[in-house]
Amino acid sequence: MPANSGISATMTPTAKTPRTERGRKTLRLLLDAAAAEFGEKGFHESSVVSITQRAGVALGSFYTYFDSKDSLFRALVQDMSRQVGEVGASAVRDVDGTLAGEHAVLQAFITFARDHEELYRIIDESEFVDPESYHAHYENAASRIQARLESGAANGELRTDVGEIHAWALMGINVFLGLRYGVWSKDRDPAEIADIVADMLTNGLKR
Amino acid sequence: MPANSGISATMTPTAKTPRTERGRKTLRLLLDAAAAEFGEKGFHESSVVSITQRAGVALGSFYTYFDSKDSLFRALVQDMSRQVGEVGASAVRDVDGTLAGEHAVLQAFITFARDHEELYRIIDESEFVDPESYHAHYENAASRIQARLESGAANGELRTDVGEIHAWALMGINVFLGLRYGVWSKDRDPAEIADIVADMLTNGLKR
Amino acid sequence: MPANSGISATMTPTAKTPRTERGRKTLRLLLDAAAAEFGEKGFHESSVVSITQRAGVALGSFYTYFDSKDSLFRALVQDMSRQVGEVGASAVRDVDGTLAGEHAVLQAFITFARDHEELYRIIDESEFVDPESYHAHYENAASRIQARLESGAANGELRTDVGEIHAWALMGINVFLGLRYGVWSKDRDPAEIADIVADMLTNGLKR
Amino acid sequence: MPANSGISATMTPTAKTPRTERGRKTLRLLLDAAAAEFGEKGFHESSVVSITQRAGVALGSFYTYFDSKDSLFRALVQDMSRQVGEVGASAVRDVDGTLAGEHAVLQAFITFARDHEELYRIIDESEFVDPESYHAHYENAASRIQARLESGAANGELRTDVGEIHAWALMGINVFLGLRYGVWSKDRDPAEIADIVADMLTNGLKR
DNA sequence: CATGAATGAGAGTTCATTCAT
DNA sequence: TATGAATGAACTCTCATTCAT
Repeated sequence: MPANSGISATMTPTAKTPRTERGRKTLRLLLDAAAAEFGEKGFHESSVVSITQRAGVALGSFYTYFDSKDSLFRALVQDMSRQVGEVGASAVRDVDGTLAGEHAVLQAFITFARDHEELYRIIDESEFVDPESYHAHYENAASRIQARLESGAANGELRTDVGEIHAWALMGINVFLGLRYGVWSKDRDPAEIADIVADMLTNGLKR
Repeated sequence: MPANSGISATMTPTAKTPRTERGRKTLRLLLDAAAAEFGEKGFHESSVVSITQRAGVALGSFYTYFDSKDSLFRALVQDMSRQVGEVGASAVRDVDGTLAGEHAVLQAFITFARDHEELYRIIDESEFVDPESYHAHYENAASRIQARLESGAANGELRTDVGEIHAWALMGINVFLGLRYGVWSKDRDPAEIADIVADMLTNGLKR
Repeated sequence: MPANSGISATMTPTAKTPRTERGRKTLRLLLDAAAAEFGEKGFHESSVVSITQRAGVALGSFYTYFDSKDSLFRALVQDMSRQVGEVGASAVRDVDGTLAGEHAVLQAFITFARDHEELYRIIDESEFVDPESYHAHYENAASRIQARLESGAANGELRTDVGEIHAWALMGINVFLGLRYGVWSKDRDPAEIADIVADMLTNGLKR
Repeated sequence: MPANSGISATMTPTAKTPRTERGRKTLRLLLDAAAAEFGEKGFHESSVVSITQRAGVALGSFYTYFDSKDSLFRALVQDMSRQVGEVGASAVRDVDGTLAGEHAVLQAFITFARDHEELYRIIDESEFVDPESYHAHYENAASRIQARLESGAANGELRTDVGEIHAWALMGINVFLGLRYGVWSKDRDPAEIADIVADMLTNGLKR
């Protein structure tokens, strides 16, 4: 686990912003430890003590930086959600509104899942810890996909009837292939997977 | 919540099989209450007390029929998983190995999700309560889909290169569309959704 | 474990005396099962269910014959206590008030412990379950020993200053040798043990 | 009950060693309360709540220092057992291997029982809570006595045939006289009791 | 800012006892 | 008499959170 394991630097889930260098370091240790614990064991199996122990700081320090265990989790979910959006956005920078764009997104998504398994799982668990974030995350993701598809329709690349259902279908594909080939086992090349899916979305499944 | 809310009659998650009519009734009340609670609030927010209160029986009665809160949850997951498999199997009875078959499955799946929201959510939560069941469920589901696709390839209906990746992609579509249009909101007709997806899988997304 | 494992036939610890043959059999099964369970696992680890299961009768039948788990235990302790008294009394029938009498008692006691380990342990546990029985048991036993010693003094066999302290000392010897060579391991012959102790009480330990 | 009621200072039954003065105080309060409760009411009648209430600390504090109710009890048994051994060892320092030594041990033992009734009872209860400790305690005690007797035989003071049986007999005497005259009632002087027993072991019981 | 002892509400589970059948 | 389902008080243990040092 690298020092900064995917928790973005701009995140501000803290109750208190550190004013000293030592404080910044403690906060960083806690964030990384929390993401790792939540990702490995889930929210309810991760205790505040276990997080502080993994971080190597005292129990009390947790509450110097966070209001509660819940609020930290919520912040992590939101940060993760934002990052996923950015992954998609940057992947399509040059090929937005095309199937090549979706190909790039899927590939980037699987790669991201590989590198941030623990964050990936955190989203999943948020359904029961923080249902609002959970809802919002998927609604936003679907909206972004739908927007891309519609811009593709507008620019003549894609069919004109693409809509919400197509977006959710693509999201389902991304999420499950990310889970299966990014988290559970990494036995296939992300590019190859994206090729196959893109081909399916181009030529269909019929002989 | 109907008296029999989707927990199959053949389920045997019990530590003890009731021998009297009253016992059978109590067990039924507990199973329904548990499924409802777990589905609404998740495993960790559902206490055994809350389940027995919802069921209208005494706390101790829970342990007359179940070994533990965990074991009941696991049994519910397995039962749910089995039912989902059966939903798919019966949906393709006459059109196995074809895109029409997958069309039927998706439609059946969304309908099932509509009728059993709480069970639907239970699977999701199992990732952190019972990771093995979670894994097994999705691996099995993907295997079943892949088998259908391969039989479609064998009978000349589908392309010959269908495989695991296509199966997981279809599963992702099913699961997310079931979630979005079966659980979160029911604003679209399952048949219409299945039409659109089948069309996407037939003609692709390109103009 | 024989059908009648040491619980005396005249015992009347029951809340209800059986009126039918079937009732007598059920009571017998429960008494034997209870003595065995208490002796093996102790009072607190022996549940009423486990006793009825070992007895092969329904849970509810327990309360047909006993007022409570406690009252049964107390009755067993008293019965055991009485039996121990009888063992001593019958052992000295022909040699009361002599060292040969105490020799016979020790031998009989070790033999009794061998045959009724479970009852032996029940007395021990009674200290915290039923302190009164515990007290009474040892006070009575000491009194009986003291009476024997005093009759020995009266008939010229034993020294004239024997008293309570000697009685308790002899009881300690009996109990611990019963425990060590009757219950924990049976690697020495009761007669041989009694010989050695009698010799010690006759000639002392000095060279 | 004095502040330090016999729980030795070197005891380390704790899951966590306190690092502050307040912590040491809390631990001390808990140890004393636990020994008192266990001694008075026995293991099963002593709840963790009752122990913390007697100690005047919050329930949760118990688990700051102990892993479980069981582990504390086991630690108390071991500590008590060790102390009893030390009592005997220091009593014979100058008269080892003689009857005068055994006289000193018995006297010390009764005195110890007077001062630590509650610890005395704890050993007894350990038979059903922690049978291994129970066994080990008495086996060790007997071994120590036997070793003393054999050294007495070696130095010409005692008869040459002393062995295990004599050791267990002496242990029985010590334990029962400690119970009767140290715990149940204190109506006799320990020195006087030891005199009478030593006389019995010297001159026997015959006239 | 860091520390770790203290707190107590709340959870899962057991089991003696009751009672309708 | 026998049965076994139902009951709920009581128990051990966890852990998020507070706060004095």
